[in-house]
Amino acid sequence: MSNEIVYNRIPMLRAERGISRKDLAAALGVHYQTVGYLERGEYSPSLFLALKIAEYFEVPVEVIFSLHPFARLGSS
Amino acid sequence: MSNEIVYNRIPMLRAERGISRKDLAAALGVHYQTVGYLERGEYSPSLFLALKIAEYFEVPVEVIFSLHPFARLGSS
DNA sequence: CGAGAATGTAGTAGAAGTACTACATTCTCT
DNA sequence: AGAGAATGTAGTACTTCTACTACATTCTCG
Repeated sequence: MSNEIVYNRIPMLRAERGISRKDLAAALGVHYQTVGYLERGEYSPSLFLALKIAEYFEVPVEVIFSLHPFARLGSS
Repeated sequence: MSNEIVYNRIPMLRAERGISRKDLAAALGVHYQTVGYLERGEYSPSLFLALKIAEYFEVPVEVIFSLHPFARLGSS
């Protein structure tokens, strides 16, 4: 039962940094399609990868991943 | 490549609360042996389960899980 | 328009995580 | 000593995650 939904903010953080999936994937040491799968929510990362992502973006895991939907930032 | 080591403090937190693996497993909605595997480090949990564990213990994920070894609390 | 980069979709294959069962071992506690 | 709880070990089966390849689509910029 690890198939439950985990929401993530990877696209937002990546956009903030202005880096491509390919570059992020390279920095994380994973395949670039893996980042695509994560961003599209096709599955959630392993804990190992989640920790690496949080480490890369220099934020706590909870800032990127959550069991509950994130509040929208822009509501215009 | 999610086979890398993730250190965890589940045994310590569980001991602090004085609950058994069985009870923790029940609270998390997983098999009690799964908790055993995690505590023994046979594998690390999915992100989903890690978030549930952090939620259960009411601490950030980083308090329980880390890519790097935790400092020992008692060094006597 | 044309080229290259970024992203989306689809498929196979293998590694890792979880469930479950059964039994052994250790630990309390009376 | 004996009972019951907690924990460790072993094994099978299934799901999820990751790698990888290939190709389609969209975007950007000359």
